[in-house]
Amino acid sequence: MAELTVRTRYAPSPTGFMHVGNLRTALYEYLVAKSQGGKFILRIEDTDRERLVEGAVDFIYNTLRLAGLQHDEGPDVGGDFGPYVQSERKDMYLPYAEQLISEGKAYRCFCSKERLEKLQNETVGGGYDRHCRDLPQEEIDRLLSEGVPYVIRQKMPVEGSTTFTDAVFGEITVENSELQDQILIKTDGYPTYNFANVIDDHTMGITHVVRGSEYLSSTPKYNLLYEAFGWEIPTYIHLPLIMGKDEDGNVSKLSKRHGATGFYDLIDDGYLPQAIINYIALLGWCPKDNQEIFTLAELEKAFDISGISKSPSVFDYDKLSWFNGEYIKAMTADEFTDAAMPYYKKVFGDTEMPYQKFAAILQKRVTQLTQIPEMLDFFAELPEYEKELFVNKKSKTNLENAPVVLKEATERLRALPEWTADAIHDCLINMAAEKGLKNGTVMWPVRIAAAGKTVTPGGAIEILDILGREETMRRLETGLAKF
RNA sequence: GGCCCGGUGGUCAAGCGGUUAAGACACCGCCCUUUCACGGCGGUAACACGGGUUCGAUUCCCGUCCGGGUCACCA
Repeated sequence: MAELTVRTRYAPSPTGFMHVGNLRTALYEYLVAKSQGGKFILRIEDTDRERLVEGAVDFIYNTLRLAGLQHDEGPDVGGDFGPYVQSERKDMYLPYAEQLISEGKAYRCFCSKERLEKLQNETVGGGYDRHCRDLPQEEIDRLLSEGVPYVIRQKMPVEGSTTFTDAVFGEITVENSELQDQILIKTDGYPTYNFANVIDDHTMGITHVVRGSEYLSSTPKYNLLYEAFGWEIPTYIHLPLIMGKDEDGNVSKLSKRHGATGFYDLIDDGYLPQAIINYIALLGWCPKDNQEIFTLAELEKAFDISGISKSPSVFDYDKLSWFNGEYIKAMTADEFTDAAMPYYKKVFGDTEMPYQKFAAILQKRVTQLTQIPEMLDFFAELPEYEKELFVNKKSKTNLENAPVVLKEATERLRALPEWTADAIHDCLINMAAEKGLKNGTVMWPVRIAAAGKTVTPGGAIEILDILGREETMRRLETGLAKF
Protein backbone atom coordinates (compact mmCIF):
# COMPACT_ATOMS: atom_id res chain seq x y z
CA MET A 1 0.00 0.00 0.00
CA ALA A 2 1.30 3.39 -0.94
CA GLU A 3 2.48 5.65 1.84
CA LEU A 4 0.20 8.61 2.30
CA THR A 5 1.82 11.92 1.49
CA VAL A 6 2.52 13.97 4.59
CA ARG A 7 0.69 17.28 4.58
CA THR A 8 1.20 19.97 7.19
CA ARG A 9 -0.15 23.48 7.36
CA TYR A 10 0.76 26.77 8.86
CA ALA A 11 -2.38 28.68 9.71
CA PRO A 12 -1.58 32.17 10.96
CA SER A 13 -4.01 34.97 11.62
CA PRO A 14 -3.13 38.12 9.73
CA THR A 15 -2.35 40.37 12.67
CA GLY A 16 0.73 42.01 11.21
CA PHE A 17 3.06 40.51 13.75
CA MET A 18 4.94 37.23 13.63
CA HIS A 19 6.29 36.15 16.89
CA VAL A 20 9.36 33.88 16.91
CA GLY A 21 7.23 31.24 18.60
CA ASN A 22 4.88 31.24 15.62
CA LEU A 23 7.78 31.23 13.23
CA ARG A 24 9.27 28.24 14.98
CA THR A 25 5.93 26.43 14.65
CA ALA A 26 5.94 27.24 10.93
CA LEU A 27 9.53 25.98 10.67
CA TYR A 28 8.71 22.66 12.30
CA GLU A 29 5.59 22.27 10.19
CA TYR A 30 7.76 22.84 7.16
CA LEU A 31 10.40 20.41 8.40
CA VAL A 32 7.94 17.70 9.36
CA ALA A 33 6.60 17.80 5.82
CA LYS A 34 9.88 18.20 3.97
CA SER A 35 11.78 15.62 5.97
CA GLN A 36 9.23 13.10 4.76
CA GLY A 37 8.81 14.33 1.23
CA GLY A 38 5.51 15.98 2.07
CA LYS A 39 3.70 19.23 1.36
CA PHE A 40 3.67 22.39 3.42
CA ILE A 41 0.47 24.38 3.13
CA LEU A 42 -0.32 27.97 4.07
CA ARG A 43 -3.81 28.83 5.22
CA ILE A 44 -4.84 32.28 6.34
CA GLU A 45 -7.24 32.29 9.28
CA ASP A 46 -8.95 35.62 9.04
CA THR A 47 -12.36 34.98 10.55
CA ASP A 48 -11.86 37.60 13.23
CA ARG A 49 -12.58 40.71 11.24
CA GLU A 50 -11.99 43.01 14.17
CA ARG A 51 -8.36 42.04 14.41
CA LEU A 52 -7.72 42.31 10.71
CA VAL A 53 -4.68 44.44 9.89
CA GLU A 54 -4.01 46.10 6.55
CA GLY A 55 -1.20 44.44 4.59
CA ALA A 56 -0.81 41.68 7.13
CA VAL A 57 -1.09 38.91 4.57
CA ASP A 58 1.78 40.30 2.53
CA PHE A 59 3.70 40.50 5.75
CA ILE A 60 3.19 36.76 6.21
CA TYR A 61 4.34 36.02 2.66
CA ASN A 62 7.44 38.16 3.14
CA THR A 63 8.31 36.54 6.40
CA LEU A 64 8.03 33.04 5.01
CA ARG A 65 10.02 34.02 1.95
CA LEU A 66 12.78 35.63 4.00
CA ALA A 67 12.89 32.60 6.27
CA GLY A 68 13.04 30.33 3.23
CA LEU A 69 9.90 28.42 4.18
CA GLN A 70 8.28 28.13 0.79
CA HIS A 71 4.76 26.73 0.92
CA ASP A 72 3.55 24.30 -1.70
CA GLU A 73 -0.05 25.42 -1.54
CA GLY A 74 -1.59 28.66 -0.40
CA PRO A 75 -3.64 31.71 -1.38
CA ASP A 76 -0.90 33.08 -3.61
CA VAL A 77 0.36 29.86 -5.18
CA GLY A 78 -2.91 27.97 -5.39
CA GLY A 79 -3.42 24.23 -5.02
CA ASP A 80 -6.11 21.58 -5.26
CA PHE A 81 -7.60 22.17 -1.83
CA GLY A 82 -8.51 25.86 -1.97
CA PRO A 83 -9.60 28.36 -1.18
CA TYR A 84 -6.78 28.88 1.29
CA VAL A 85 -8.23 31.92 2.99
CA GLN A 86 -10.77 31.12 5.65
CA SER A 87 -13.07 34.04 4.93
CA GLU A 88 -13.51 32.62 1.43
CA ARG A 89 -14.53 29.30 2.91
CA LYS A 90 -17.17 30.64 5.26
CA ASP A 91 -20.10 28.95 3.54
CA MET A 92 -18.55 25.53 4.00
CA TYR A 93 -18.90 25.32 7.73
CA LEU A 94 -22.60 25.69 8.48
CA PRO A 95 -23.69 22.61 6.48
CA TYR A 96 -21.29 20.47 8.50
CA ALA A 97 -22.74 21.80 11.74
CA GLU A 98 -26.27 21.19 10.48
CA GLN A 99 -25.33 17.68 9.54
CA LEU A 100 -24.36 17.10 13.14
CA ILE A 101 -27.68 18.52 14.32
CA SER A 102 -29.63 16.19 12.09
CA GLU A 103 -27.60 13.29 13.41
CA GLY A 104 -28.37 14.31 16.97
CA LYS A 105 -24.74 15.14 17.71
CA ALA A 106 -25.21 18.89 17.98
CA TYR A 107 -27.99 21.29 18.88
CA ARG A 108 -29.07 24.90 18.71
CA CYS A 109 -28.56 26.89 21.90
CA PHE A 110 -30.71 29.96 22.36
CA CYS A 111 -29.23 31.08 25.67
CA SER A 112 -28.41 34.76 25.91
CA LYS A 113 -24.93 36.00 26.63
CA GLU A 114 -26.29 37.51 29.82
CA ARG A 115 -27.50 34.14 31.04
CA LEU A 116 -24.17 32.54 30.21
CA GLU A 117 -22.26 35.28 31.98
CA LYS A 118 -24.42 34.85 35.04
CA LEU A 119 -23.75 31.14 34.95
CA GLN A 120 -20.06 31.80 34.70
CA ASN A 121 -20.08 33.94 37.79
CA GLU A 122 -22.41 31.88 39.95
CA THR A 123 -21.20 28.39 39.30
CA VAL A 124 -18.01 27.24 40.88
CA GLY A 125 -15.63 26.53 38.03
CA GLY A 126 -18.45 28.01 35.93
CA GLY A 127 -19.57 26.73 32.61
CA TYR A 128 -22.53 26.13 30.43
CA ASP A 129 -25.27 24.01 32.00
CA ARG A 130 -26.45 22.38 28.77
CA HIS A 131 -29.80 24.08 29.19
CA CYS A 132 -30.75 23.82 25.51
CA ARG A 133 -29.32 20.38 24.90
CA ASP A 134 -32.64 18.59 25.20
CA LEU A 135 -35.17 21.25 24.34
CA PRO A 136 -38.48 19.84 23.07
CA GLN A 137 -38.98 20.24 19.32
CA GLU A 138 -41.99 22.56 19.76
CA GLU A 139 -39.89 24.87 21.89
CA ILE A 140 -37.13 24.91 19.29
CA ASP A 141 -39.62 25.68 16.53
CA ARG A 142 -41.14 28.48 18.59
CA LEU A 143 -37.78 30.13 19.31
CA LEU A 144 -36.77 29.75 15.70
CA SER A 145 -39.94 31.36 14.44
CA GLU A 146 -39.49 34.22 16.89
CA GLY A 147 -36.08 34.77 15.41
CA VAL A 148 -34.19 34.27 18.66
CA PRO A 149 -30.50 34.20 17.85
CA TYR A 150 -28.71 30.95 18.52
CA VAL A 151 -25.39 29.21 18.40
CA ILE A 152 -24.76 25.60 17.48
CA ARG A 153 -23.15 23.48 20.13
CA GLN A 154 -21.74 20.01 19.95
CA LYS A 155 -23.03 17.42 22.40
CA MET A 156 -20.05 16.29 24.40
CA PRO A 157 -20.10 12.96 26.22
CA VAL A 158 -21.17 13.49 29.83
CA GLU A 159 -19.03 10.76 31.29
CA GLY A 160 -15.96 8.75 30.45
CA SER A 161 -12.70 10.10 29.17
CA THR A 162 -10.96 10.79 25.91
CA THR A 163 -7.45 9.57 25.19
CA PHE A 164 -5.16 10.40 22.32
CA THR A 165 -1.54 9.92 21.46
CA ASP A 166 0.72 12.82 20.74
CA ALA A 167 3.93 12.15 18.80
CA VAL A 168 5.92 14.18 21.29
CA PHE A 169 4.09 13.96 24.60
CA GLY A 170 2.77 10.44 24.35
CA GLU A 171 -0.59 9.30 25.63
CA ILE A 172 -2.82 11.96 27.13
CA THR A 173 -6.17 11.42 28.77
CA VAL A 174 -8.74 14.04 29.66
CA GLU A 175 -12.00 13.46 31.54
CA ASN A 176 -14.97 14.27 29.35
CA SER A 177 -16.55 16.08 32.28
CA GLU A 178 -13.89 18.72 31.75
CA LEU A 179 -15.24 19.40 28.30
CA GLN A 180 -18.10 21.78 27.69
CA ASP A 181 -20.58 21.53 24.88
CA GLN A 182 -18.40 23.53 22.56
CA ILE A 183 -19.77 26.13 20.22
CA LEU A 184 -19.36 25.27 16.56
CA ILE A 185 -21.19 28.13 14.91
CA LYS A 186 -21.48 31.57 16.46
CA THR A 187 -24.58 33.79 16.53
CA ASP A 188 -23.30 35.61 13.46
CA GLY A 189 -23.19 32.36 11.52
CA TYR A 190 -19.42 32.18 11.50
CA PRO A 191 -17.60 29.10 12.75
CA THR A 192 -15.52 29.20 15.87
CA TYR A 193 -11.78 28.79 15.48
CA ASN A 194 -11.79 25.21 16.69
CA PHE A 195 -14.55 24.13 14.38
CA ALA A 196 -13.17 25.84 11.30
CA ASN A 197 -9.80 24.36 12.10
CA VAL A 198 -11.07 20.81 12.11
CA ILE A 199 -13.16 21.23 8.98
CA ASP A 200 -10.31 22.89 7.14
CA ASP A 201 -7.67 20.45 8.24
CA HIS A 202 -9.79 17.53 7.19
CA THR A 203 -10.95 18.94 3.88
CA MET A 204 -7.41 19.99 3.05
CA GLY A 205 -6.10 16.54 3.79
CA ILE A 206 -3.78 17.61 6.60
CA THR A 207 -2.10 14.51 8.00
CA HIS A 208 0.09 16.02 10.72
CA VAL A 209 -1.12 18.79 12.97
CA VAL A 210 1.86 20.67 14.38
CA ARG A 211 1.15 23.35 16.99
CA GLY A 212 2.21 24.72 20.35
CA SER A 213 1.63 22.70 23.48
CA GLU A 214 -0.97 25.22 24.66
CA TYR A 215 -3.36 23.13 22.57
CA LEU A 216 -2.56 19.91 24.33
CA SER A 217 -5.45 19.98 26.76
CA SER A 218 -8.00 21.05 24.16
CA THR A 219 -7.06 18.37 21.66
CA PRO A 220 -9.74 15.95 22.93
CA LYS A 221 -12.32 18.54 21.83
CA TYR A 222 -10.92 18.38 18.33
CA ASN A 223 -10.91 14.61 18.35
CA LEU A 224 -14.53 14.39 19.47
CA LEU A 225 -15.35 16.41 16.38
CA TYR A 226 -13.36 14.14 14.09
CA GLU A 227 -15.14 11.20 15.64
CA ALA A 228 -18.57 12.78 15.26
CA PHE A 229 -17.93 13.04 11.54
CA GLY A 230 -16.26 9.66 11.35
CA TRP A 231 -13.06 11.24 10.04
CA GLU A 232 -9.57 9.96 10.56
CA ILE A 233 -7.73 11.74 13.34
CA PRO A 234 -4.46 13.35 12.23
CA THR A 235 -1.09 12.76 13.84
CA TYR A 236 -0.55 15.34 16.54
CA ILE A 237 2.82 16.94 17.13
CA HIS A 238 2.68 19.38 19.99
CA LEU A 239 5.68 21.62 20.49
CA PRO A 240 7.15 22.82 23.77
CA LEU A 241 6.65 26.53 24.32
CA ILE A 242 9.33 29.17 23.91
CA MET A 243 9.68 31.25 27.03
CA GLY A 244 11.12 34.66 27.74
CA LYS A 245 12.83 36.00 30.81
CA ASP A 246 11.94 39.40 32.25
CA GLU A 247 14.10 41.81 34.30
CA ASP A 248 13.28 39.98 37.51
CA GLY A 249 14.34 36.68 36.04
CA ASN A 250 10.83 35.29 35.84
CA VAL A 251 10.05 33.17 32.83
CA SER A 252 6.77 33.05 30.97
CA LYS A 253 5.47 32.50 27.47
CA LEU A 254 7.51 34.73 25.19
CA SER A 255 5.82 38.05 24.52
CA LYS A 256 6.53 41.65 23.68
CA ARG A 257 7.58 42.50 27.21
CA HIS A 258 10.60 40.28 26.72
CA GLY A 259 11.99 42.68 24.16
CA ALA A 260 12.12 42.26 20.43
CA THR A 261 10.38 38.98 19.84
CA GLY A 262 8.90 39.51 16.41
CA PHE A 263 10.75 38.15 13.42
CA TYR A 264 11.09 41.63 11.98
CA ASP A 265 12.12 43.04 15.33
CA LEU A 266 15.03 40.65 15.25
CA ILE A 267 15.90 41.59 11.68
CA ASP A 268 15.83 45.25 12.72
CA ASP A 269 18.20 44.39 15.53
CA GLY A 270 20.73 43.18 13.01
CA TYR A 271 20.09 39.45 13.00
CA LEU A 272 20.10 37.46 9.78
CA PRO A 273 17.04 35.38 8.81
CA GLN A 274 19.13 32.22 8.41
CA ALA A 275 20.73 32.66 11.81
CA ILE A 276 17.32 33.14 13.40
CA ILE A 277 15.99 30.03 11.70
CA ASN A 278 19.04 28.03 12.72
CA TYR A 279 18.73 29.15 16.31
CA ILE A 280 15.01 28.51 16.72
CA ALA A 281 15.33 25.15 15.01
CA LEU A 282 17.43 24.10 17.97
CA LEU A 283 15.02 25.53 20.50
CA GLY A 284 13.08 22.40 21.29
CA TRP A 285 14.77 20.02 18.91
CA CYS A 286 18.15 18.31 18.94
CA PRO A 287 19.74 16.30 16.14
CA LYS A 288 21.21 12.88 16.82
CA ASP A 289 24.79 14.08 16.42
CA ASN A 290 24.46 17.44 18.16
CA GLN A 291 25.36 19.44 15.10
CA GLU A 292 24.71 23.15 15.65
CA ILE A 293 25.15 25.00 12.38
CA PHE A 294 22.52 24.00 9.86
CA THR A 295 21.33 25.28 6.54
CA LEU A 296 17.62 24.87 5.91
CA ALA A 297 18.40 22.10 3.45
CA GLU A 298 20.43 20.29 6.07
CA LEU A 299 17.62 20.68 8.57
CA GLU A 300 15.21 19.11 6.11
CA LYS A 301 17.45 16.07 5.97
CA ALA A 302 18.29 15.80 9.65
CA PHE A 303 14.93 16.69 11.15
CA ASP A 304 13.29 13.93 13.09
CA ILE A 305 10.19 14.09 15.27
CA SER A 306 11.80 11.93 17.92
CA GLY A 307 14.30 14.70 18.57
CA ILE A 308 11.64 17.16 19.71
CA SER A 309 11.80 17.84 23.42
CA LYS A 310 8.92 18.18 25.85
CA SER A 311 10.16 20.87 28.17
CA PRO A 312 9.83 24.56 27.40
CA SER A 313 12.93 26.53 26.47
CA VAL A 314 14.04 30.06 27.20
CA PHE A 315 14.87 32.32 24.29
CA ASP A 316 18.48 33.42 24.68
CA TYR A 317 19.71 36.46 22.77
CA ASP A 318 23.33 35.62 23.60
CA LYS A 319 23.15 32.33 21.81
CA LEU A 320 21.32 33.89 18.90
CA SER A 321 24.11 36.45 18.66
CA TRP A 322 26.68 33.70 18.53
CA PHE A 323 24.84 32.03 15.66
CA ASN A 324 24.55 35.36 13.93
CA GLY A 325 28.29 35.95 14.28
CA GLU A 326 29.00 32.55 12.79
CA TYR A 327 26.77 33.31 9.82
CA ILE A 328 28.38 36.70 9.33
CA LYS A 329 31.86 35.19 9.38
CA ALA A 330 30.79 32.60 6.82
CA MET A 331 29.66 35.24 4.32
CA THR A 332 31.71 36.31 1.33
CA ALA A 333 32.94 39.89 1.43
CA ASP A 334 30.35 40.86 -1.17
CA GLU A 335 27.52 39.25 0.72
CA PHE A 336 28.62 41.02 3.84
CA THR A 337 28.79 44.34 2.04
CA ASP A 338 25.24 43.92 0.80
CA ALA A 339 24.00 43.11 4.29
CA ALA A 340 25.97 45.92 5.88
CA MET A 341 25.15 48.60 3.33
CA PRO A 342 22.16 50.10 5.15
CA TYR A 343 24.36 50.54 8.19
CA TYR A 344 27.22 52.01 6.18
CA LYS A 345 24.86 54.57 4.80
CA LYS A 346 23.93 55.64 8.31
CA VAL A 347 27.51 56.67 8.90
CA PHE A 348 28.78 57.72 5.49
CA GLY A 349 25.64 58.60 3.58
CA ASP A 350 26.16 57.97 -0.11
CA THR A 351 29.90 58.50 0.00
CA GLU A 352 31.72 55.55 -1.55
CA MET A 353 33.92 53.80 0.96
CA PRO A 354 36.43 50.94 0.70
CA TYR A 355 33.82 48.28 1.44
CA GLN A 356 36.11 45.32 0.83
CA LYS A 357 38.45 46.63 3.49
CA PHE A 358 35.56 47.23 5.84
CA ALA A 359 34.45 43.63 5.36
CA ALA A 360 37.94 42.42 6.23
CA ILE A 361 37.99 44.17 9.59
CA LEU A 362 34.31 43.82 10.47
CA GLN A 363 33.23 40.30 9.64
CA LYS A 364 35.01 38.54 12.47
CA ARG A 365 33.99 41.15 15.01
CA VAL A 366 30.34 41.79 14.28
CA THR A 367 27.64 39.66 15.87
CA GLN A 368 24.80 42.02 15.02
CA LEU A 369 24.76 44.26 11.99
CA THR A 370 23.50 47.09 14.18
CA GLN A 371 26.93 47.24 15.80
CA ILE A 372 28.46 48.50 12.57
CA PRO A 373 27.77 52.25 12.81
CA GLU A 374 29.42 52.74 16.18
CA MET A 375 32.36 50.63 15.05
CA LEU A 376 33.02 52.83 12.04
CA ASP A 377 31.94 56.26 13.17
CA PHE A 378 35.52 57.40 13.75
CA PHE A 379 36.26 57.00 10.06
CA ALA A 380 33.69 59.64 9.25
CA GLU A 381 34.89 62.03 11.90
CA LEU A 382 37.72 62.00 14.39
CA PRO A 383 36.18 62.01 17.87
CA GLU A 384 37.24 64.44 20.59
CA TYR A 385 39.62 62.68 22.93
CA GLU A 386 42.05 63.36 25.81
CA LYS A 387 45.77 62.74 25.45
CA GLU A 388 45.52 60.24 28.32
CA LEU A 389 44.29 57.74 25.72
CA PHE A 390 47.88 57.46 24.58
CA VAL A 391 48.79 55.79 27.85
CA ASN A 392 48.72 52.00 27.69
CA LYS A 393 50.66 49.84 30.08
CA LYS A 394 50.73 46.69 27.98
CA SER A 395 52.11 48.55 24.98
CA LYS A 396 54.53 50.45 27.23
CA THR A 397 53.27 53.80 26.06
CA ASN A 398 53.06 56.92 28.20
CA LEU A 399 52.79 60.69 27.89
CA GLU A 400 56.55 60.98 27.43
CA ASN A 401 57.21 58.50 24.64
CA ALA A 402 53.92 58.83 22.78
CA PRO A 403 54.65 62.24 21.19
CA VAL A 404 58.16 61.14 20.28
CA VAL A 405 56.85 58.01 18.56
CA LEU A 406 54.06 59.97 16.91
CA LYS A 407 56.44 62.55 15.48
CA GLU A 408 58.84 59.97 14.10
CA ALA A 409 56.04 57.84 12.67
CA THR A 410 54.44 60.83 11.03
CA GLU A 411 57.65 61.72 9.24
CA ARG A 412 58.31 58.19 8.10
CA LEU A 413 54.78 57.73 6.86
CA ARG A 414 54.80 61.02 5.08
CA ALA A 415 57.87 59.88 3.17
CA LEU A 416 56.32 56.59 2.05
CA PRO A 417 56.37 56.32 -1.73
CA GLU A 418 53.32 54.15 -1.80
CA TRP A 419 50.26 54.05 0.52
CA THR A 420 49.37 50.39 0.88
CA ALA A 421 48.76 48.16 3.85
CA ASP A 422 52.04 46.36 3.25
CA ALA A 423 54.01 49.57 2.96
CA ILE A 424 52.46 50.96 6.14
CA HIS A 425 53.11 47.71 7.93
CA ASP A 426 56.78 47.55 6.92
CA CYS A 427 57.27 51.19 7.71
CA LEU A 428 55.99 50.95 11.27
CA ILE A 429 57.47 47.56 12.04
CA ASN A 430 60.87 48.69 10.78
CA MET A 431 60.66 51.78 12.86
CA ALA A 432 60.00 49.74 15.99
CA ALA A 433 62.90 47.46 15.19
CA GLU A 434 65.30 50.29 14.48
CA LYS A 435 64.36 52.13 17.63
CA GLY A 436 64.41 48.99 19.75
CA LEU A 437 60.75 49.39 20.66
CA LYS A 438 57.96 46.88 21.05
CA ASN A 439 55.67 46.85 18.05
CA GLY A 440 52.86 47.92 20.36
CA THR A 441 54.75 50.96 21.53
CA VAL A 442 54.63 52.28 18.00
CA MET A 443 51.24 50.96 16.99
CA TRP A 444 49.31 52.17 19.99
CA PRO A 445 49.93 55.91 19.69
CA VAL A 446 49.49 55.80 15.94
CA ARG A 447 46.18 53.97 16.19
CA ILE A 448 44.91 56.27 18.93
CA ALA A 449 45.76 59.36 16.95
CA ALA A 450 44.15 57.89 13.85
CA ALA A 451 40.97 56.73 15.53
CA GLY A 452 40.56 58.86 18.64
CA LYS A 453 39.30 55.87 20.61
CA THR A 454 40.82 52.84 22.29
CA VAL A 455 38.61 50.13 20.86
CA THR A 456 38.50 49.90 17.09
CA PRO A 457 37.89 47.25 14.50
CA GLY A 458 41.25 46.50 12.98
CA GLY A 459 44.64 47.76 14.09
CA ALA A 460 46.76 50.76 13.16
CA ILE A 461 47.72 49.42 9.76
CA GLU A 462 44.22 48.68 8.55
CA ILE A 463 42.92 51.97 9.87
CA LEU A 464 45.68 54.04 8.24
CA ASP A 465 45.20 52.19 5.01
CA ILE A 466 41.51 52.99 4.95
CA LEU A 467 41.99 56.59 6.06
CA GLY A 468 44.43 57.37 3.28
CA ARG A 469 47.64 59.34 3.51
CA GLU A 470 46.19 62.81 3.65
CA GLU A 471 43.66 62.18 6.40
CA THR A 472 46.19 60.11 8.33
CA MET A 473 48.68 62.96 8.31
CA ARG A 474 46.04 65.39 9.48
CA ARG A 475 45.03 63.11 12.36
CA LEU A 476 48.54 62.31 13.48
CA GLU A 477 49.30 66.01 13.63
CA THR A 478 46.13 66.63 15.59
CA GLY A 479 47.32 64.03 18.06
CA LEU A 480 50.76 65.53 18.27
CA ALA A 481 49.26 68.94 18.92
CA LYS A 482 47.78 67.71 22.18
CA PHE A 483 51.20 67.70 23.80
C1' G B 1 -8.97 26.72 41.89
C1' G B 2 -10.00 22.05 38.45
C1' C B 3 -7.58 19.61 34.51
C1' C B 4 -3.13 18.82 31.32
C1' C B 5 2.19 18.97 30.69
C1' G B 6 7.10 19.61 32.24
C1' G B 7 11.68 19.65 35.89
C1' U B 8 19.96 17.50 33.82
C1' G B 9 25.09 23.61 35.11
C1' G B 10 22.91 30.77 34.43
C1' U B 11 20.80 29.38 29.13
C1' C B 12 20.14 25.57 24.95
C1' A B 13 20.79 20.53 25.65
C1' A B 14 22.82 14.81 25.01
C1' G B 15 21.39 10.71 28.04
C1' C B 16 16.76 6.61 27.49
C1' G B 17 19.19 0.83 34.47
C1' G B 18 25.77 0.33 35.18
C1' U B 19 28.99 6.88 31.89
C1' U B 20 34.95 10.13 35.05
C1' A B 21 26.89 12.80 33.47
C1' A B 22 28.65 14.76 26.50
C1' G B 23 28.56 19.22 23.58
C1' A B 24 27.18 24.55 22.64
C1' C B 25 26.27 29.73 24.50
C1' A B 26 27.61 32.80 28.53
C1' C B 27 31.40 33.45 32.34
C1' C B 28 36.74 33.07 34.18
C1' G B 29 42.08 32.16 33.19
C1' C B 30 46.24 31.41 29.81
C1' C B 31 48.38 31.63 24.78
C1' C B 32 48.48 34.31 20.10
C1' U B 33 48.53 39.61 19.11
C1' U B 34 48.95 46.10 16.98
C1' U B 35 43.53 47.78 20.81
C1' C B 36 38.95 44.97 20.63
C1' A B 37 37.80 40.73 18.37
C1' C B 38 38.96 36.06 15.77
C1' G B 39 41.64 31.56 16.73
C1' G B 40 43.94 27.86 20.25
C1' C B 41 44.19 25.68 25.23
C1' G B 42 42.24 25.09 30.07
C1' G B 43 38.65 26.05 34.12
C1' U B 44 34.08 27.01 37.41
C1' A B 45 29.19 25.03 37.17
C1' A B 46 23.84 20.30 36.87
C1' C B 47 20.54 15.22 37.47
C1' A B 48 14.41 19.76 42.42
C1' C B 49 13.17 16.77 47.09
C1' G B 50 11.36 12.29 49.62
C1' G B 51 9.88 7.38 49.22
C1' G B 52 9.82 2.88 46.60
C1' U B 53 11.25 -1.16 42.38
C1' U B 54 16.22 -3.16 41.46
C1' C B 55 22.39 -6.16 42.71
C1' G B 56 22.43 -1.11 40.81
C1' A B 57 18.79 4.58 39.61
C1' U B 58 19.64 10.97 36.28
C1' U B 59 16.99 7.03 33.71
C1' C B 60 11.10 3.04 35.91
C1' C B 61 6.73 3.89 39.73
C1' C B 62 4.36 7.01 43.68
C1' G B 63 4.12 11.46 46.56
C1' U B 64 5.83 16.55 47.52
C1' C B 65 7.60 20.99 45.74
C1' C B 66 8.49 24.24 41.77
C1' G B 67 7.46 25.98 36.77
C1' G B 68 4.33 26.43 32.60
C1' G B 69 -0.20 25.68 29.83
C1' U B 70 -5.51 25.55 29.66
C1' C B 71 -10.45 26.24 31.24
C1' A B 72 -14.42 32.21 25.59
C1' C B 73 -20.00 33.37 20.70
C1' C B 74 -10.48 35.08 20.52
C1' A B 75 -7.71 32.99 17.21
